[in-house]
Amino acid sequence: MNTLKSKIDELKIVSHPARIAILDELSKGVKCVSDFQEFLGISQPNISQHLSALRMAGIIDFFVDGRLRCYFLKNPFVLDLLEILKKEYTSELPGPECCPVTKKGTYHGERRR
Amino acid sequence: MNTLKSKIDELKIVSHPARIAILDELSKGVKCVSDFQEFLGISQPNISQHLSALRMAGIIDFFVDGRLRCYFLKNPFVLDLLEILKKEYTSELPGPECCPVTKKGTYHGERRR
DNA sequence: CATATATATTCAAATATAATAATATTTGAA
DNA sequence: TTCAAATATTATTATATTTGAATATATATG
Repeated sequence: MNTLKSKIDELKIVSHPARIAILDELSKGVKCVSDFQEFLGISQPNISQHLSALRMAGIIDFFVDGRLRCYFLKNPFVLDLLEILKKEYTSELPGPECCPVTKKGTYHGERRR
Repeated sequence: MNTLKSKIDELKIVSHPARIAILDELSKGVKCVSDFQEFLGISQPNISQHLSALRMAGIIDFFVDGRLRCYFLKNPFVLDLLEILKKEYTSELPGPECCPVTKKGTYHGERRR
């Protein structure tokens, strides 16, 4: 699926520091579970749990190589997401310039915070 | 802050259908709470809760206009996020082309699923 | 076959999140 | 000063998520 809803579901699953770290590594190439152990500071079962969740969500998949499982990134949306996660944002968006205009906006009070 | 960690925190807060709908509306302009009530199918207190969470996270803010609260988008990262949420992704990423190469990859078994 | 390695699964505890219902606050208008 | 509109807050309940511990599975190697 490529719907907004499915992307939001993926976002939710991905919104976790360890999972982002896993996906960022996978964006550079294939990795097996013990590769992740080296730089994620979490237990092997926990890594497997994260990998399993990401796979259930259709975000990653793996090939079997002997007793290794070689994981790779499957979902292109995640690549774009990783990119904006690394982007620098230097300033906030400009607030509304003049008095807010909303449907029910018939009040003319001071514009305060 | 503009760190990876802070963006992941923001992602987590934003990963909810109602919140994405709110933010998408705000990306078009200022809106007050009752504007949201028209198109989100959720209760007013629940909308307030979502708005409050988004504000606590520094993603939105508001101006007061009479008895309205006119919310606006503050966080530029969210704009980029909304953009990729709308983007069409037509195919999966290409899997690894040849035998996986991982640090511990000393096995030469069949490459199976 | 026995063993060790690589990885997965299951379960329970701790914690976090979301929705609802009830109530409160703020403010403009009469 | 009272009332109603717009919005927020709180408590409660239901549910989901995360982690750790223990255990299981699969496979390569001797």
